[in-house]
Amino acid sequence: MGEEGEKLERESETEACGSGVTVMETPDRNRITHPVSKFEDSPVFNYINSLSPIKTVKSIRISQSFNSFSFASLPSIFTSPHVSSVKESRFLRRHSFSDPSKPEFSSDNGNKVGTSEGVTDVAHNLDEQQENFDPGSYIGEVSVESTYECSKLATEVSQTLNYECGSPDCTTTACREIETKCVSELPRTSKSVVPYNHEVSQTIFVESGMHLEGIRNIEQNREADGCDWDSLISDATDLLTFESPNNADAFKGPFQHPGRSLCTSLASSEFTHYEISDLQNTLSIHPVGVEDHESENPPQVGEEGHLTEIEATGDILAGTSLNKCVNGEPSNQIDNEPVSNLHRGMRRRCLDFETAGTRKRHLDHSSHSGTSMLSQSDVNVESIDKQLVPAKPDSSRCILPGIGLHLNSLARTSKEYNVVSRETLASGSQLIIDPGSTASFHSLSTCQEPLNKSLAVTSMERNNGPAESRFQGTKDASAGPGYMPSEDTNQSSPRKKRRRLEDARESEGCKRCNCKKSKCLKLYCECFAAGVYCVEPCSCQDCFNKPIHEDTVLATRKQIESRNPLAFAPKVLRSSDSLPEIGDESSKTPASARHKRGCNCKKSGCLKKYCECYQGGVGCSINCRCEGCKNAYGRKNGSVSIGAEAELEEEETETHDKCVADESVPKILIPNSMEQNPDSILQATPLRGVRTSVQLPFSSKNKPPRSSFLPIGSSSGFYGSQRFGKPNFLQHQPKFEKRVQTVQEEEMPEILQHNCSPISGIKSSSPNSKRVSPPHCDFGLSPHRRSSRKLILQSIPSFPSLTSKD
DNA sequence: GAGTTTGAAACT
DNA sequence: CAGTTTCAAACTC
Repeated sequence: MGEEGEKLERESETEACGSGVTVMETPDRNRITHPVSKFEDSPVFNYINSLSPIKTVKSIRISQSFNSFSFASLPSIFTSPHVSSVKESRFLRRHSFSDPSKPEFSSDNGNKVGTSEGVTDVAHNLDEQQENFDPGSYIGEVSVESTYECSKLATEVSQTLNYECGSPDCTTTACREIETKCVSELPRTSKSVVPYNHEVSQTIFVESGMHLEGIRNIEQNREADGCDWDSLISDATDLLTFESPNNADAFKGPFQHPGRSLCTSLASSEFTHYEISDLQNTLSIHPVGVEDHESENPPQVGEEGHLTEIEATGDILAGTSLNKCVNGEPSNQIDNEPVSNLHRGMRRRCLDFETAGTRKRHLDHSSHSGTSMLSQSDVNVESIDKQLVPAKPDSSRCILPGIGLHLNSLARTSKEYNVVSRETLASGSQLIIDPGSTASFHSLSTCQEPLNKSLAVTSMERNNGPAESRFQGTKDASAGPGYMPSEDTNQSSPRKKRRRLEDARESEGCKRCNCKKSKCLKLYCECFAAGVYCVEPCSCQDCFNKPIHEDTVLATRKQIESRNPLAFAPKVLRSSDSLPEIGDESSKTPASARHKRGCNCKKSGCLKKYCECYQGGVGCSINCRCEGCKNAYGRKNGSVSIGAEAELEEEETETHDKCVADESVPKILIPNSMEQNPDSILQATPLRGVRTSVQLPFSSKNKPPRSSFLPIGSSSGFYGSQRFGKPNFLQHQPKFEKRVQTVQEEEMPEILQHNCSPISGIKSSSPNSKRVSPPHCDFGLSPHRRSSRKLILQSIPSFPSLTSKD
C-alpha cells in the first residue's frame, strides 16, 4: 500500500501540478486577488492599517473574542488554499503513510522546493509528524521542527521582550534578532527533516514584517503558554509565508503551477492579512487565556492541544484547496476527494483517539478554538472538530456536531455553503466578533442545529464552558448535552424525550451507531456513512470503522463509491443547493432543500424519520417515490401548498422543541441576520461572510445536520464547494468574497464543479441513479434559489462561480 | 429496554 | 432494472 499510495500521490500531484490543473483557478481571480494581497502586504497598507480605525476594530474584536480561543484562529489562519496542494497528496500519503513510515515524505518534499507545494509539504510535515508521533511523545517535540526551533529561539529572545512587545506593533530589534536567529537556525535543525519548512519560515520571517510581529506576539504568548505556541507559531509562520504576495512569487518555481501558487497565495494572502492581525491579537491576548488553561492543565495537555490545532490546520490546508487550485481530471478528483475527505475525517478521528485519553484540558482550549475558529471554511470546521474531539477527555471523542468527519453533510446544500460560513461565523464570532454581535450567531444557530444551538445558546458562554460542554455533550451525548436547553424546556412528552436524546446526540455531533452485522463498513452505519470513525459511544459490534482499520475503511469506502459516487454525498441538498426542480411545486416548500435521491416511503407517509426527506427536513420532490406523501416540508406532488405549510407549521409548533432553532425553516433567518448585520459578520471574520444555511428540521439524528458541519467531507465537500461556488456568498467585502470563493472552489469537487453534469454521469452508473436527481442539480447550481438564497444574493454580490452558468 | 416497524442499502 | 434480503435506525410499548 505504501508504495502504491506514494505512486498515487505522486501521480495525483503530478497531474494536479503538472498539468494545467491550475486552470481551475481563474486567472482573473489570481490577478485580482493577488494585487489586493500585495496591497495589503505593502508597507503602505500596513502603515495605513496601523493608523486606520479598521485595525483598531480588528484588534478590538479579537481582543473581545479572544480568551482562550486564540488558537482557534490559527487553524483558520491556514486558509484552504494552502492545503489545497496538500490535500490530494495528503490523502494518498496518509493511506500509505498512515503507519510509521514517513521518511518518504520528506524525500518527496525535498524534491519539490519553493512552490506552493512547499507549503503543502510543510503542512504535510506537520501532519505527518503529528500522525507519526504519539500525542504524548510528540507534544514536547512539536510538530514542526523548523518552526519549533525558530520558535525556541524566538522564545528565548522573546522572553526578554515579552512585556516589551505586548502590542503587535512592537517591533523591537529583539524580534529581528529572533527572526534572524530563526532563519539561521532553521537550516540546521529542520532541514533534514522538513526541508521546506525552514524555507518557508525563512521567507516568512524575512519577508513579512507584519507577520513577524504576529510571530513575536505569538512567541511572547508562547512563553507564557509553553511549548504549545511553537507549533502555533509554526502555523502562523506558514500562514505568513503565504500572505505576502512576494512569497507567492517566490514560491513559484519549476514545480509550481502558476495557478496553484496564485491560488495559494491569493487565498492565503487575502485572508492572511486579517488572520495575521488576528493572530497577533490572539497571541498577545492569548497568554492570559492560555495560561489559565495550561496552568490548570498538565503541560502535556496543552501541548497536545496545540498539536491538535496544528494538525487541524494541516488538515485544513490539505483538505481544502486541491480542488480549487488544481483541477485535475474530474475522475481523479472524484475518486480522490471523497477518499481524501474521508481520510481526513478519519484521520482526525484517529488523532482524537490517540490523544483522546491524554488530552483533557485542551478540551476547553480546543473547543474554544473550535468554536472560534470557524473562520476559514469547512475545512476549518473539521479542524475544529478535531480539536474539539481531542480535547474531550472522554473517549467518545465525538466530534462537534457535524464537524469533523461528516463529509457528507457539508455537501448537503447551500447550507453547507452556509455552513461553512456559519462555521466561520460561529468561530469567528466567538473569536473575533463580539459576543454581542448576534448576527453571526444567529446565522449559525439557524443553520446547524447542534452546533448552532450550542453556539447560539452558549455563544455568550463560548469562552468557557459552552463549547466545552457542547463537545463533552457530544461525547456523552447520551448523557445529554449540556446545551439544548430550549428544547428541553419545551419538551414534555416522550416524543420530546426522544427528541432530546436525538438532539443530544446531534449536539454531540458524534454519530453513534449500533451496528451489529455490518461491521460499520456499510452505509447502514451512520458513522461510516457520515465519513467518520466510530467512537466509543457507539454500540457497534465488530466494528471496523476505526482508525486502526483505516485501510479497510478506505477501501470499503472506495468500493462503495465506485458503486455509487454519491454514496457519501449529502443526502439532502439544502435550499440553496438544491434546486427545486422546475415545475416542482415542492420547491415552494419551506425547506427549499430536497433529498438527493428522494424517498421511497410507503407507510410512514413521509411524516416520520423513516423518511429521509422528512428526516432531513426537506420536502419530497418529484424524485421521491413515496406513497401517500404527507411530508410536512413539502409534498411530493407539490404541493407544498399552503396546507402543507400549515401542516408543517403545526408540526413545527408541535415539535417546537425540536425545531426551535434548528428546524428547516430557520435557514432563512440566518440570511436575514446576515443581511441585517452583514457588516458585523464581515468584521468578525473574513470568512464569516458566508451565511448560514438551512437547518434540518430535526436536529437530532439527521444525517444531514451532521454533515453540515463537516466541511471536509469528501462528497460533502463537493456539495459544499459547489454551493460555495455559487455566487451566493456574502460579498460585502470583496476580500472576503474572494476568500470564500476560493474556499469553495477548492473544496468543490470537480464533479460538482461541472454543475450537474457529474451527477448525471454518476447517475447512470450509480444504483441510486434513479433517485439521484440529476435534474436537481441540486448541487446548488441552479439559478433558482430558495428564499434564503435570494436573501443572500441581495446582500451579496454574486461572484462568478466556477461551476455556475453565469 | 425489548420488540416492532420502516425504508435504505445491499444483494441477486 | 426489478425484486428480495439485510440491516440498523426509528419508533412503540
